[in-house]
Amino acid sequence: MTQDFYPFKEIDKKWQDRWEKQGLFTMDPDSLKKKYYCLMMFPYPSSALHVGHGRNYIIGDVVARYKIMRKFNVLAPMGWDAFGLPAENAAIKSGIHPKISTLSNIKTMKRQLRSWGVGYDWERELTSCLPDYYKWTQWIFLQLYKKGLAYKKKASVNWCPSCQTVLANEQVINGECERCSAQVEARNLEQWFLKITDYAQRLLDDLQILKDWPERVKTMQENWIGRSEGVEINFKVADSDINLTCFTTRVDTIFGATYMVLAAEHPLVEDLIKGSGKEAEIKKFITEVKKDSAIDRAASDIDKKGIFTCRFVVNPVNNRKIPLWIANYVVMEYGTGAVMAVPAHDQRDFEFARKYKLPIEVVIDNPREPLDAKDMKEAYIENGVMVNSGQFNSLSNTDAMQKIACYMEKEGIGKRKAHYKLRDWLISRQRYWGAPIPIVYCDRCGMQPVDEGDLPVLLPEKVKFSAKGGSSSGGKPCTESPLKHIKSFINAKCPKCNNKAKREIDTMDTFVDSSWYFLRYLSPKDDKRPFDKALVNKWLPVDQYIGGVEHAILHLMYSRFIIKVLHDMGHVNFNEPFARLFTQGMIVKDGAKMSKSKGNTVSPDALIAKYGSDTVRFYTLFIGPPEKDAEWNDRGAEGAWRFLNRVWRLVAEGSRLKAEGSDRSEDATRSLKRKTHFTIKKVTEDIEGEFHFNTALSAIMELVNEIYSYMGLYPSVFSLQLKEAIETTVILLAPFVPHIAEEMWVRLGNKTSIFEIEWPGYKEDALAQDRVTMAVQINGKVRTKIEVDSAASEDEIKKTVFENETVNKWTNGNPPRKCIIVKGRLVNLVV
RNA sequence: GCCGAAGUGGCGGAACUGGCAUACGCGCCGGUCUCAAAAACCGGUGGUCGCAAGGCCGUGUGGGUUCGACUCCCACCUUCGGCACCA
Repeated sequence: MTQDFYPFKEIDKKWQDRWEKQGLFTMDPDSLKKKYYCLMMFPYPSSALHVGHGRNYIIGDVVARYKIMRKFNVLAPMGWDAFGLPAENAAIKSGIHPKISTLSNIKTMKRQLRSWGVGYDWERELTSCLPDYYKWTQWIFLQLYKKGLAYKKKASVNWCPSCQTVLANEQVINGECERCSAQVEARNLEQWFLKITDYAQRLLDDLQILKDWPERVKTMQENWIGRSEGVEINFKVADSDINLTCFTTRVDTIFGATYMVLAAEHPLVEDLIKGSGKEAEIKKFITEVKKDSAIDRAASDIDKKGIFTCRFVVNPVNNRKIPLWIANYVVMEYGTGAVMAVPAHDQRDFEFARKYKLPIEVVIDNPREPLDAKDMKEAYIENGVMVNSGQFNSLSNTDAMQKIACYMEKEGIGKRKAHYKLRDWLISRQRYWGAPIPIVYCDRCGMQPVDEGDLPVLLPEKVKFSAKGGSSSGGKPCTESPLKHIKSFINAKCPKCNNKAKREIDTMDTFVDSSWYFLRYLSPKDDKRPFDKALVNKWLPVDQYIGGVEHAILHLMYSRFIIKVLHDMGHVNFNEPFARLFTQGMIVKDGAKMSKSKGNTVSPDALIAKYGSDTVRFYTLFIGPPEKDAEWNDRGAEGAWRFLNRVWRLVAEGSRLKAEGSDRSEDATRSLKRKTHFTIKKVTEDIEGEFHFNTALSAIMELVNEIYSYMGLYPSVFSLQLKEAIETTVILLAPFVPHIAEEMWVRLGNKTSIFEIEWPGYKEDALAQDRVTMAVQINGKVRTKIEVDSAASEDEIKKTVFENETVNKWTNGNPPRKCIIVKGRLVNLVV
């Protein structure tokens, strides 16, 4: 006989076709069932998927299928985050138009998703680079513009010389472009921003609502928003009308401020140094700092340097005149760009003061060991007792912090304020493959938004991608948007006066596209509105969002922001887009993230051809807890293959025995029933809980092992309990390995799809045991085991223990000093 | 420096609320079947001492709490992720 492997080739295809035909994943808008919106982050259409990508979709598919079996009305849509640089860069190299390569990639990925057996409601597919979608991305922009939340300003921005575009702060990692790792430069450019900073506090506060988000993601957003509380203090510049405002979180140290520092970029610097006599020297210094800062501020430990402005400011609490400096360690982007320096209690100020021989004055003393400014090796930043601080002396500094703030507010010297690290979101890109920003510039009326009725502003298709030669030659990206040279695009009419005007040539960051796509899935073909308000209010927030942790800050915060804006404008009635978030870990190979450039990707295609879709799914889910990174090992996939065949043979055997079903009651049968119900409980809890599919699958494997032992004990007996065990195995496997489960279900004599039946519940009384094994410890070490009635009283247990030979050997028959009994688990004797 | 996660066999990993450490799988070893191999099935598999019964050690390190600690507390080491002259 030839070895019977299960015929995955036919089975996979058969059921994939069937699900599509039956519309298993088609959401029914009229259903009365409870809704469940299960969303996976839509992918960027790169050339092909590897098994690491698969993890995301397979996890989502398990959840969707489980919820279908739980009789929810499930919405599981899919789309394509299809604008972006890689396609354009490919076009520069190969000459293939981004639209063509993107749409062709989408085709490949769709085939791959299907081959994993991952199901979606494809009727709702959306593609962000097509006009029927980006029309509404432009609409979103116009809403923000209307509210004053989209604005253009000249600012020092991050410029990637290799990608030839500006980047958002969130896209700069250690001073490098997150995409190409080129060193980012600072450039002063006029750019479009979205005013996410207006929402900083709400984005921070509402993290608390997000109970079902991973703590680490919330922490990352918290850090990124970077709120700190302090006081803004006004310092008057001596012999001048100029006031300088500085921000401090340590107002308790104000009496120890011995100088003040401005950032080189501070707008008042020029006025202040006028007539100082050292103007040229100071200007030279400023130019130097600005040049350095672009490159080195990302690298942490650059030398502190500064220059005296020849000016003094007055400390408002004691009217003392202190020198005003400019230094490279103060940045304009945070706070007010002006800092009161307290060298005794701030390490940076301390280093600077030592270098430039500026005075150091202790105002918070160490209660254990009094400080002496002359001997200090570093700043004292701990808590302590106020000294040299006028009426606040001898208070604890934490008390003083409150009292000084109150005093300042009363006297009008300062004001309590919170500052944030979060910067506005820079959304313009000087590249072609993105949604055009719907703005025109009219000589007469100035900057004007395009009328909503005139959307979309179409992205022209015929363009030159590279700087030299025609569209097909390889080369470097143009130094300006390719759109600049397309007359038919550039020339527009002013929406206000109908005269000639020029279009904005920047396109939008792709993160704008992805910040609202989950709304569009509810009415993807609607050409009248971006989304259907009623439907969206019914279906959102998303019940379960699944994606990579790399989006913890970017995409997830931008989406939260956009939803809050839409909420405030009355377009939606919910405040947060994603109720529950799951971030899966990466799959690594040879210790490194899978990537084409490292050549360590594993393609699912070959594996699926060899073992079928379910084997790849099983191994991907079994590899480890899905929120953690995991190492891929082809051998492990073989184990999954072996197991599925093992179940396949079990079902074949089961259906052969079927006719003789009888109710039996010997120990092994009762134990099988217990195991069956225990497994239902375990698998259900693992799915409902933290998605620990690895342990759910181990539990099913244990059940299968027990079924095999049982069949070894009673060959050719088909008890009702065995029938139940086999059927349960198949049902529990269905969300994980749907093709083989469907097929086995049919072969067990069932007529309907396994996804039409209801997920089983377990019977509490089936879990009960008559006899239990208890470990017996002597002084905390397990020495033997006893078996007792599960209802046995403590006295009965003790009796059994003291009759035990091994116990007597260890106790020499002496009574124990103490005897701890944990029912059903163990006995510990202390002797 | 700050914030967060983690450290368990040869490997991926499991362990409820403080209660039998290493479930499940991979690998390896032995056996059954076979002319043989593959597949499958059965059994073994933390280290160490011992012929054996059995003993001792063992969840990053060092302490502590407890009848009992992978789990709780204190101090530290290492790895990974995020933030960072942020005032």
